[in-house]
Amino acid sequence: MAEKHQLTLKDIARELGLAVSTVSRALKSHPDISDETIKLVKDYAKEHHYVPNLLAVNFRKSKTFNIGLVIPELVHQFFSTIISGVLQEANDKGYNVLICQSNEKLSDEKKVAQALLNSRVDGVIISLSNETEDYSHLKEFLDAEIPVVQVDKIIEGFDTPKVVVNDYSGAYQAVDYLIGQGYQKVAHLRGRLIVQHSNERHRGYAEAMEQHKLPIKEDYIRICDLQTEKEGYTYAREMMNLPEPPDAIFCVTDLVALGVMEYLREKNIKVPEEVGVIGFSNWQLGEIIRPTLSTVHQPGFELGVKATELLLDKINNGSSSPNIKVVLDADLIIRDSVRKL
Amino acid sequence: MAEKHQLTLKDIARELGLAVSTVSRALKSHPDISDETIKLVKDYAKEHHYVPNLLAVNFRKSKTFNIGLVIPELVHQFFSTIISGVLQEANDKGYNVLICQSNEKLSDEKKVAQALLNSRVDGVIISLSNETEDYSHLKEFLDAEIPVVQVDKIIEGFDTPKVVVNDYSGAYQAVDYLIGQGYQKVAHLRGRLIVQHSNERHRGYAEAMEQHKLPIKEDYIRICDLQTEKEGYTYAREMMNLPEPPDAIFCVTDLVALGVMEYLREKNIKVPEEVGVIGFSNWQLGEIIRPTLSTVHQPGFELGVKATELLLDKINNGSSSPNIKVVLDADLIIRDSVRKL
DNA sequence: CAATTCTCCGCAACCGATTGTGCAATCAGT
DNA sequence: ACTGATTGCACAATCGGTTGCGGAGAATTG
Repeated sequence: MAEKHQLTLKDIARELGLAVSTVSRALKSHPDISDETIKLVKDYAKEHHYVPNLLAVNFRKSKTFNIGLVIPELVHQFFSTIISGVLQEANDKGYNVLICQSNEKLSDEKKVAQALLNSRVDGVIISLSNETEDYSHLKEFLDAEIPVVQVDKIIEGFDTPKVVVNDYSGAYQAVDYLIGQGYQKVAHLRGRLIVQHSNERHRGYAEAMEQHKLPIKEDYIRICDLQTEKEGYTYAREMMNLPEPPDAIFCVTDLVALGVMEYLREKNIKVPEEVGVIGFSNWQLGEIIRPTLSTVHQPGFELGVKATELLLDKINNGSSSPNIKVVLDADLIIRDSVRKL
Repeated sequence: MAEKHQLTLKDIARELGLAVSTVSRALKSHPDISDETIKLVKDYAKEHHYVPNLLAVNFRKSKTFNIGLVIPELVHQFFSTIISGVLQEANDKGYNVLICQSNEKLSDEKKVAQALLNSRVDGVIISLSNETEDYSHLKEFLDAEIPVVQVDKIIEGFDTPKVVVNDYSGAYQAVDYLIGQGYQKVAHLRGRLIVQHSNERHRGYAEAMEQHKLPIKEDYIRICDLQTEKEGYTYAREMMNLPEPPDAIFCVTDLVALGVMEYLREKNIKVPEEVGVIGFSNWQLGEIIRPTLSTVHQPGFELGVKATELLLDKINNGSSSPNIKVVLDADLIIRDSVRKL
């Protein structure tokens, strides 16, 4: 079984009494080669299971058919969903994916970027770490004419194609829905001020409130630095102890929402009757807890697919393809944590 | 910035008036080359940022420095943790990882296996799909002298290094602990009969019971085909309605345990006072639900690291390294779903 | 029948690094 | 000073495809 020596063009040429170049062209159905010869070669190749040596082909063409994917964390629902999308589209088009984690650290991001550069990937898809504020380490890719596509966590000023989720509209939908269900005093546990996602979600919240002519009270807004369950719990307590507590809480993240629900259950405050809760991200846990958690679904898979499409387009069509920004919509998922009229 | 033409050995040789071979050897500090020349070349290389063309090197050496990783699902806590371990160890040793999903389908597994073969990876780590019962499609790797390491979901008969978790001891510890805390009537919601994990966990359960001279009643054992929350819920109801209901339930999976807890809460049966519950896998959700879920932790990360170590050893030392089987211990994690004495 | 055009295929360079072999110059030994 | 060993480097083949160019022979044309 074990072929000592992988079959090469040379072998076929010798066996068939042809030149190596003829065999090469025949396998590609080159017009210069007669149909008979093409058939002869192809049949022989098939019969003897010829597979071109990818290393040689890649070397010659200066292509690896590998694309790099840099993400903050691998063990993470959202990101692994993105990866899944990238994988599908890339494999479908004959590309392999080299995955690297930045662990949300700039230093690691730089390190893997170098590694990818050395690996001579044909292109890179990157979701920036939280620490990343400039893109000097990524410019090297463009200098080396390796296309880059940014996904989800991006830097606007870095001129590459981008794929992001519409946080604003997701948040707007959520709050708009809450109000539509009769909630009036909607609070928002938001994320950090310097994170774009957080700001966009806050903007969605604010504009929905405004649209319905509801006041935005300072007391109803808290910043979750870490976006943990604990923060949700703590801020829920603070808010519910206000003279005029909110009757709905829109959270920047499902985990925060979980903390909120935790507190409410402890205090025997009924969800959704007394207080409505909506999270963001559509984590698995939302379907598992009781009451099930309403949330905003971010299309991670589609994000990955789209980013890959853009990248492959760049790779194959070069500078002729413009650096567009694709914004995918987030979907509101209604479950039991909000009243149904 | 953009170097039109990447610097090559030839360029350096021309510039320095040396032969290409001398430059090549100098960069590797070959003993045949004088220290002066070595310094000269290395300095020049450093100054002009010479990086060897990986494609050429790989082609020459017939190595890709890529390893393939085939797993059933990417969006999955346990598997993504394994990936994380593989990634860390591989990157650390200068290897890239090509990740492929089998989606738990044999057909997909065959497809990606072919793709990896064509990509000429240096080795493969695989966790088999649920549908995989023979390994004919994997033998091709060995025929092509590409080392394979099996991880977690394995076929014993397929002669490769293997890395698995000790399901038996994990289960034994769990049940032993339950009994130690005073539970006597321990039930087990197990997985399918043809799945090795399930059988091992069941064996751990059975032996722990036996060890403590407790009877194993048929009524206390149910098979969860899908290992869903719903099954947990259903079987918990069945069991709690027995004339003599169990006072503890050991579940094949956290998700099943969740369904059990769900039912118990509905019926107002106190956990852990009246019934103790332990799951398996240590999913995130276990820390999130109330009471928090005791479980058995499978060291996914270490699994990935170890598998990669074995693979790289195979790759670099060939057949001189034997096909050992590494069994990693699972740790019992005690949380609030069992009584604490 | 000679001139021209087509068909079909072989020759050889090439991509960039690696490596076996050979040769000139230096050095030690008697 | 002559032989033999050692040092330091260059030459050239090689890995397996790809591709520009050129040429022999058949077919077409005037």
